[in-house]
Amino acid sequence: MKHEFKAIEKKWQDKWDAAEIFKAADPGEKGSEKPKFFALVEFPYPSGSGMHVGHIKAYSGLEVISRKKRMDGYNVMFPMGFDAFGLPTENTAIKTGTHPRKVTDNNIEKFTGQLKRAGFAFDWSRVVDTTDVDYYKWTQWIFLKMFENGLVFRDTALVNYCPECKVVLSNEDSQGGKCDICHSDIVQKSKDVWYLRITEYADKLLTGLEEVDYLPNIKQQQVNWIGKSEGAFVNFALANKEDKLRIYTTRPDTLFGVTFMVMAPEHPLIDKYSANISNMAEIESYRAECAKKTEFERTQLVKDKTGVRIEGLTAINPVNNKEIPIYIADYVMMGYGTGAIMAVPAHDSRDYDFAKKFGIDIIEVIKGGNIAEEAYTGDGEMVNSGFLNGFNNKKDSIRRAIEELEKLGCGEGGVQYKMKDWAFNRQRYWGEPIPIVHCEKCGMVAVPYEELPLKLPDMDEFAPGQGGESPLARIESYVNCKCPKCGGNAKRETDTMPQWAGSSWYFLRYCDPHNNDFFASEEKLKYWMPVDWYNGGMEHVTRHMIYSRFWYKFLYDLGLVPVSEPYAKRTAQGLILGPDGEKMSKSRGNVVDPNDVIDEYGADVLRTYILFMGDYASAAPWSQSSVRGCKRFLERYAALSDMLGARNDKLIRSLHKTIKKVTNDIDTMKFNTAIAAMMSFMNEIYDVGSIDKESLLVLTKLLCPFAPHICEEMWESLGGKGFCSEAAWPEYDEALTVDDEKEIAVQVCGKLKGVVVIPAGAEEDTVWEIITKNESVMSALDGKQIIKKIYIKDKIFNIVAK
RNA sequence: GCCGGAGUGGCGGAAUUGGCAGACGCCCUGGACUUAAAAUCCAGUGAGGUUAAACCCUCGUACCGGUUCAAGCCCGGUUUCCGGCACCA
Repeated sequence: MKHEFKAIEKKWQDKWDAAEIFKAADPGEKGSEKPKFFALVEFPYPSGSGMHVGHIKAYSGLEVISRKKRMDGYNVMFPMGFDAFGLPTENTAIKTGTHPRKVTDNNIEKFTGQLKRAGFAFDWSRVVDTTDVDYYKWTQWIFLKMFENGLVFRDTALVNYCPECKVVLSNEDSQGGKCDICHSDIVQKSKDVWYLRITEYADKLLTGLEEVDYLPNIKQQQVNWIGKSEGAFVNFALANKEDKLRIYTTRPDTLFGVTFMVMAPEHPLIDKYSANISNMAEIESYRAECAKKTEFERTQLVKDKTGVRIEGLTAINPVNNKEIPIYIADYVMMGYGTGAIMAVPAHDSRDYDFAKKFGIDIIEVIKGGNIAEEAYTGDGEMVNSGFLNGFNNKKDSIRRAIEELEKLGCGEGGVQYKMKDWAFNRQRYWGEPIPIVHCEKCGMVAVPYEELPLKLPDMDEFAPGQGGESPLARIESYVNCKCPKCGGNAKRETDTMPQWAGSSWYFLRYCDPHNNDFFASEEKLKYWMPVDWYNGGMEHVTRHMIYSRFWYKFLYDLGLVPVSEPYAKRTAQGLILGPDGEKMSKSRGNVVDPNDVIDEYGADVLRTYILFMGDYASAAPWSQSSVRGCKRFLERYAALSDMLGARNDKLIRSLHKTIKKVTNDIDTMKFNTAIAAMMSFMNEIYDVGSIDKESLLVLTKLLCPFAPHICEEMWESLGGKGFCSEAAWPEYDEALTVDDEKEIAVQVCGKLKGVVVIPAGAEEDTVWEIITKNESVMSALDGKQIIKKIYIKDKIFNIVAK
């Protein structure tokens, strides 16, 4: 048999389609009595340039695992969909004058074609498209539920604004001071912003991680993102004023080392007491300077401390009643903690830099460092600290300090998170309309549930308005409406949701994609959830995964989903780099198009190579000549059909070892070594010169998840029953995977001196007897005195001699 | 700066978790087949040395040191690269 991929790949794809063998059985349907396995990959954004090989890698991992699970007897759901709202589509629409709906449909068609050509075993009856009204109706519905439950709020805030895209970006979308989409500089702008109160779920998102099986680095990133810190809130009285200055600190035990206070430039108490502040003009000019800086400049570039002393306001240290000066400085952020800090220069490097620059006292309260040189942030004995003196353990001294603060009534223990609330609106056309109306009398009013979906109105001109208005604001018939509460005149919200919205719950829709009455039925959710295995890119481990866990946990609290965490297990694939070892990008011109590879070598070769190129979780550069190595492998495999012969005991043993290796390796995503094991086995077949039909059928099943088309063809030509893709996964006989004879290394003083063949499991005496007959070992021992013999059963024999 | 991960031949990468370092593949070299080339098949392929040939010797898993009969793997330190977070109090 020859590997004529052009003829066979389409043929088998059509046969699979016609027989619907990858269609998952819903509860009650035939097949649902099997154990379920819900394999999820991150659905793509259907861009105009089509898929690249990275997409293929992202899906190939669970493709192989779910194909094997099917052969293991599971009812597998491996769905696919499209996360299709978003800026690039809208920009194409603006540039080409094509409606985003049309652009999206074209791109989805292109992606679907490519996915089918790769032979992926997706259940195509469950395709989800986030831009479909029947889908985004439920995105809006969940939003309204959040609104109803107080998780949606609106606030005027300084926002990250991209002047190029004319859109407000979340902190996450504007990392490094550059727009995530067009990479131009972000500026700060005051705007009305819709927020989702994700911080309300910070603790649940953190503790929920204990229940799930994510790769350790993935878990760690989420923990860092949530950024929980434990400490205390302390209220410092302002001298001769009623108000208290409230601060947050992780080291309340350093209270005796406080020599100044710092407020963020935007702190409201400054305005309140402006009349008492004698240098208000100086402060105002400093504030104006800070407002000009972007968040990027404030946090990245300006490591040099700046600030201004507030003349006329001082604070009183609650533990020793000392009067201490207050500064404003932009190294303190309004957005974290209380927007003010107590500064302990001896034990915080930022406070230390500031104190040095402004000539403020530095009081040591923890022994162990040299505070004349730098801040000491380590542990040590407490000194100069009144009731805390003598403590030499951070934990104890903090506990004692909080106790005292609570007794004095000027503070309490508390927790802070780095995670911020989620800015949830965009001034763009191609997104889910936010289903809220603004009524002159009633304020913000939810669109009634029965009026959903609130459809995106049709229009021709999608460019955002001047000043970053949503294009929807130009459609008067859309904007002007009646208040659902009072019936009076009202205006519709014209902002749309961010792209993260639709991807926050898509996996739920897969469970019941055609349901018109609910986002998914209780019965089906109960059957399918949680996702058993979710694989995707590292870049989505924080934003998308945290957002979607938040939505899911909210639905769980409403009793609408069955288990507390959506994803039981999460892994991530590594990037495919260009042949030059650099990240693939259009500008570098090093992008490999999967279509080209399929045209030349076929989908089986592409899939096999992508999984063979290296560790699945690591980045690896593309190598066209290595692709040819996989082509050779599959051609040699195809030729086995002309090498049928008698059963060979040695090959049978190797076969069972191979089954064991491939089975274990697939389950742990070590696809590269699984393929290597099959290559080795095939090399042995070529050494022997023939293979029995039964063994070849087994090898065909092992290879099927990787290269399904050629395996179906082989299966058919050997007279296998039904589809190879539905055949039972081979089992191995443990006894046959163990050799009766072992080759073990013999060392003298740790150096290899010979190799001997021993019966498996032999005792030391037996082995030693065999070794004494080995010339090279014995000559190495010649004239030496044996001090010690170390024998590790079936592995190694080391002789220590002098 | 902090938190993760990594550093192994000419290249991509293996190594049962402390037990023969370099599986498998690529590249390259030689041979067979061919008028020739491609393809295919067979053989060789970490470096250096002794040698007629080696199945002999030495070195070798980023660097320095340690533990051990035995270290790519464990411990202490250094360094480089990748990913994430970052004036987070």
